[in-house]
Amino acid sequence: MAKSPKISASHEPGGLIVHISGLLPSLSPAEQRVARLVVADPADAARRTITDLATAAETSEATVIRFCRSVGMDGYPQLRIRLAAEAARRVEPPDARVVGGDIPPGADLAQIIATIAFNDARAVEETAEQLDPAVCEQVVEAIGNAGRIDVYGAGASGFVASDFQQKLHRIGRTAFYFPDVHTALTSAALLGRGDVAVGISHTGTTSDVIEVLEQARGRGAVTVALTNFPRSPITEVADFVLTTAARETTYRSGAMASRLAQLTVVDCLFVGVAARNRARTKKALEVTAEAVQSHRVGSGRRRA
Amino acid sequence: MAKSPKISASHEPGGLIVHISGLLPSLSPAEQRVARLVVADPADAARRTITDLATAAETSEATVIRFCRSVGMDGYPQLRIRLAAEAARRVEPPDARVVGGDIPPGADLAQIIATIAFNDARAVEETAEQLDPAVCEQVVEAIGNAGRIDVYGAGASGFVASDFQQKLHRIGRTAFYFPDVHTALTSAALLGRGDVAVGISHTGTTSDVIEVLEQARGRGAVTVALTNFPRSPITEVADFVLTTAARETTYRSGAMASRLAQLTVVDCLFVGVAARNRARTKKALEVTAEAVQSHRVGSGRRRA
DNA sequence: GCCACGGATGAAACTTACTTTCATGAAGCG
DNA sequence: CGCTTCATGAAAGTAAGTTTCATCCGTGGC
Repeated sequence: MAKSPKISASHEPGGLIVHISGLLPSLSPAEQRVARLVVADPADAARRTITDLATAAETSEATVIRFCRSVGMDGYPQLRIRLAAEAARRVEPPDARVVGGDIPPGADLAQIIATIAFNDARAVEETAEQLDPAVCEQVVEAIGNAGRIDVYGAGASGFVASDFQQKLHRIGRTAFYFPDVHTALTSAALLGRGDVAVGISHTGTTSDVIEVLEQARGRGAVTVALTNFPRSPITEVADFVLTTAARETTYRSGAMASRLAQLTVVDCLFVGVAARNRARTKKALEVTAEAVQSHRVGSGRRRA
Repeated sequence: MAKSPKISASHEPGGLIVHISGLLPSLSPAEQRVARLVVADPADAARRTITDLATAAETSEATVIRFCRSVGMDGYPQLRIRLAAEAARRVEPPDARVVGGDIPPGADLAQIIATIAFNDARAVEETAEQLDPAVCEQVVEAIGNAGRIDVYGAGASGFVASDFQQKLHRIGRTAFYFPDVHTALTSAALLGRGDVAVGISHTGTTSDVIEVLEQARGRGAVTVALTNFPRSPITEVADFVLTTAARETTYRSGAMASRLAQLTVVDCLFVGVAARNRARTKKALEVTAEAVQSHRVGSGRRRA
């Protein structure tokens, strides 16, 4: 007699659990006991050893193996792994309260973390989605060919501006950032055709930044605005407008998510510029990394 | 001060993969080979037997076991199951090319944007997942009660440090940031019991930051480290260790994703501290917002 | 330059887990 | 009542995982 394959479960696409409970009636009593344990708590079953599970089902290891074969698995380890995977896939969506955006008054730290991370991640993703590659391309082009790049920003956006400046500088582009309006104005006045001025302002209403950008534009420089609000005043003095998509909530007045979104945009521009001349950029990055090497300890691997 | 038992992320609730890549530098060469295989394709690793995996990593079973222990598992079966679970949870990213992290040479801007945004968002989410609320709580507590807070950071992490300083300052906490090591050292020397020093370093090997943190600790201040690598040198001089979970790729040497992850952590701490006294904080934020009002044009609020 | 030391490593011994085989006994059926 | 079939677990057998230990290699002291 040929080894009669009972149920040929070549594939059980949906869920293994569903599959098992489906053929539960067709199993022998002892196997059913095993099956019930597995279905009841897959994750727990995955944790058990075959002997353990057999004992729990009041049967022998042999029966557990038979059960594995019955549901189409090669052996117990396979079943275990599949169960672990199944159990993990059943992810319960993050706490509903988290989605809203603002942090509830009585929130504990775990909630705060979840909320912030959720909003931050969303801001980054949504910003990327709505970024216009064509506009970015032109900005990258302009920056790549610029004689000089000025980056303006105040407050929280100032950090982003400063970061951008440092990045550009690191790949050999001549870039400046000014924490002070007067200096910035002076610099803007010295810009000319072929130069680029980037103004960063979340609200798009920071008069200092707008003013400086306006000055730069008047001198013939290409002006770029990075803001969250596509119709804000800063866009009126910009040749190119890049927008972030952060839904800043009232409480989080530190402009938290917007900052991350801005940084993402900055990174995109940076990599775009860097990619224009991969070889030279790579060299520059290596050289600069080397420069700070002596300020690092334990160059190799770290403490065991 | 005696080497106090440092509290670090003894749990790795979020991503095991993330956890492993964080520990990667602290592993021995042979273990690193194993780790790389595991991180590269968790699902595949889960399918393999220990002998198989050992062979693939060109090492012995013993080393694989050592690796399991190094990352906090009891043994190989446990690792297998966890890996299977992890792999299952993973959402397939939109574009296969995006996954690796590095940007392909011929990439156009749209691809670059997608890649960066994906990695950035990922870093933020994974960081939040593995952050230990208990440790955060203690750090928040310390900062909330601190007489004074010093924040240290160099290079890219310097921006984050500076951002944190500004945030704390804004809600009325006395906080400092020093772009210069000498000044920072001077400041650290003046710290005492009840003060807090926060050191930020992606690699955890920046000697300047470590040195300053050590100084601060010697003076009795509570020291906090924010790094991507839970076993890096900086953690040895920290009472509390907070880790980010950025998988920085070679090309993106500007430490891009890590910066966002750091900012997320900073935001969490900030909100945590702010939440300790909602009323006072709110007032402070309102007042400071008002202060810059005259530097904004177009009075009305903008909404996205 | 030599030696002691400590960590990294794999071979082999060992243990545990998994799988197969086989004897038993219960139920179905002539 | 005896034969067959099948479920079942005990036990043997095999494979997987774990521990032990000797060796090797790099490091730092003398």
